[in-house]
Amino acid sequence: MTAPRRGRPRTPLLSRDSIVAATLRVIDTEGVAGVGMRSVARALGVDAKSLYNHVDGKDGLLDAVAEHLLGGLVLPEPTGDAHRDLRAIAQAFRARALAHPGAAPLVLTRQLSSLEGLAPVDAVLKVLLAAGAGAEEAVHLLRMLLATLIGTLLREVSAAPAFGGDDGERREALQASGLPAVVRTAPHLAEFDRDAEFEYAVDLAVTAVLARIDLQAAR
Amino acid sequence: MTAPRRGRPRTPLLSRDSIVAATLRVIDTEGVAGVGMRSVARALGVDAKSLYNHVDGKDGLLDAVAEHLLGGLVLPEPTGDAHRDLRAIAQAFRARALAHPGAAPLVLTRQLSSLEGLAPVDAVLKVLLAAGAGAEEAVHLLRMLLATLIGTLLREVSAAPAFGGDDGERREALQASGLPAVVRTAPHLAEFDRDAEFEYAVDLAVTAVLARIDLQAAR
DNA sequence: GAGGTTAAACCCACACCGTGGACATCCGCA
DNA sequence: TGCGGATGTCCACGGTGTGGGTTTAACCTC
Repeated sequence: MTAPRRGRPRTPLLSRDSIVAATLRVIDTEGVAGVGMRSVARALGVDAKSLYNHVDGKDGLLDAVAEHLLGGLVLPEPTGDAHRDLRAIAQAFRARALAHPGAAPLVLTRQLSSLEGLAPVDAVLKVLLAAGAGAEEAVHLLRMLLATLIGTLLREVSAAPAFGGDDGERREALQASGLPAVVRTAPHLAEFDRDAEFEYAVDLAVTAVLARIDLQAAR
Repeated sequence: MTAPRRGRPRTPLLSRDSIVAATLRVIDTEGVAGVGMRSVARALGVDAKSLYNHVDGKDGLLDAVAEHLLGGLVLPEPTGDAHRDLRAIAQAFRARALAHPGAAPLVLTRQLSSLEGLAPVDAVLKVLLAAGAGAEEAVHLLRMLLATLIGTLLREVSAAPAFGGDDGERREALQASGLPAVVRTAPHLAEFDRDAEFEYAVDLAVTAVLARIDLQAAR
């Protein structure tokens, strides 16, 4: 029988990256709720406390995951067409956020304080400035775009099977609820095409932003 | 010595409402992370397991809180001016969500399956339909508005003290980071007026939505 | 080479968490 | 009168994040 590993190994078994990777593996299989120092450590065949040498606590671990995900975002080449470029950035962001659906809330919810995550922000600002926005306005518009992006993606990952549908009982309750507009639009409320919904929201937000820039420029 | 209270009391000590109220109290003083069956029960001078008679588990408890908050939303009287009405609804929603800032993530994040929360949805849809939107388009626009609203409020409640500012070291790192647009707009990125930011985002989203409706109507 | 320093991994232990199960008690209704 | 169900209590279990101390092996300096 071999004695259990103890002491400093010849080459470190763990690294920040390997831990993040393992965490992502746990998230993909058990969801974000299944993440814990112990479960991640188990996935690495290692003691839980060892993780603390590379990551500070569970919260730090989750931050690291979010950072890693955002850091892996590859920005599309700008084409000069503001509308097209903003949409492309949004799509890249979405692809990255949904690569690990379970981890999406982390990316969308935690605001990270590292500099690595600022690349996409810079890219968006660049487009806005080039389109003629002033510095201050560009920041407001950036925030607005980010808000719709995050809001849309948040809804997308937690997409309930959508209420209504063919559920008879539910339907009756709705009819009696005194919410006429909801009743009238119920069939459309019940369906939710993720891709189409995303496209619609982003397109609307981007056109609104660019229109606002033109308006201000013509002031 | 008095024997400890046991058995069914003459009049129930607990109720769903009193539990929700106590939970809100805990959230206000200790944040949402401080919420637990035990802490809430302690706030009521009661055993933890007793809560299970009125609420199903911690998750159900949190849902109940979110429901209660949304349920207390008072919708403004419609004036007939679509722009004004949509903004008013958004403001009412915001006021309700920020009444207990610690609980805001609950309201914004959990999608509740009860019918009670649909009143604001109905109100928004009503305005959109009256403004000339088709049923399907109204739903898309509703979702877009909701996304910006939620995204904006989510940022607002977790508003980091904003990076940049007068932090010299941070500033230098930024300069060297090869993010010119961020550097250029840094002073504005550093400041964040919650009210103004909200107004800006909502106004932009609402105008965009109404413009889209007009555009489609003129098709 | 010898000796000290230090990083990385280990185990033990604590306080806390959500909750399942088994009581005790009282109310309302038959 | 009696009895069923609602309500609140206690005990207990497995699981969590993490503080502290320990052990080992690799590195750095003489």
